[in-house]
Amino acid sequence: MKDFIKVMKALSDPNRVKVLKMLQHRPMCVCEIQAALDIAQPTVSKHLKGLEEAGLVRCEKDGLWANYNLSDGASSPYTASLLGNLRHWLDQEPEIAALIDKTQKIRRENLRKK
Amino acid sequence: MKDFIKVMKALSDPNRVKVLKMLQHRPMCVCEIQAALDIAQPTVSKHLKGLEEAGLVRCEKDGLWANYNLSDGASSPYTASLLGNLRHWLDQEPEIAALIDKTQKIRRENLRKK
DNA sequence: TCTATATATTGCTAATTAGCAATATGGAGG
DNA sequence: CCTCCATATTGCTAATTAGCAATATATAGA
Repeated sequence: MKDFIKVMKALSDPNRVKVLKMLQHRPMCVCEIQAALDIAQPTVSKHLKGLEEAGLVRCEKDGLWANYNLSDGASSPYTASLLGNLRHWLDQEPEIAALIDKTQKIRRENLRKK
Repeated sequence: MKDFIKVMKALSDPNRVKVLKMLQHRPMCVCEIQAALDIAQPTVSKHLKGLEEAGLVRCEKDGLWANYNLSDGASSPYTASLLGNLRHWLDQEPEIAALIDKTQKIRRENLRKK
């Protein structure tokens, strides 16, 4: 039950859901996600930690970068189903469509400190 | 997106999830749910309101009683899928199994004020 | 009409949480 | 070693929320 609640709570925040929708298209590092969502970097890190603890994403460190990707969902029966459903859910939402579009234009090379 | 978040939030509380699991077996009125969960009546009403607003349950008034049942899930693409998945999710949890067992023994006739 | 009963609403408190700024950590390259 | 950079952690504040007691609403029956 606690695991189930943790997964549902992870899916109860718009920014965390947006992260998952973006990761459906490609792995992203923290700074790319930050640029896409336009929120502070520590906030992004905290959301990613929550998603990881829920078994929804996994992190692969590569030097300075932390590349996040969707999990395979094997951590619980819920994660697999939900990640599967999320693949088609919300695609029609203008908010999500615009975000995915924005994501395509973001490259970590262009994010050098402003 | 707001609808989706509302559904996920509704599923993010153990007591609300327990209500849904109980309603899989039979419709129940507020006082029966209260007896099963052992929480205050206004708290039950509030949870039910949240579930109803998320499109997960519906209410049928019958005199003094308010009989709650699972919704048909037609209110959104999410509710149908999630209600369907919930049918088998969590059944193995001892906490849920015990609750269902307890529910069988609860009859509204026996709940006259203590 | 008066009373009893089931449910809903209101007002409050404690706990949780999203957000940020500031700081810490740790790898890469000079 | 020293600096830069990406990320993580900490400490705080504002907003949300689960819970309860008290009260309001509404229906059934005398």
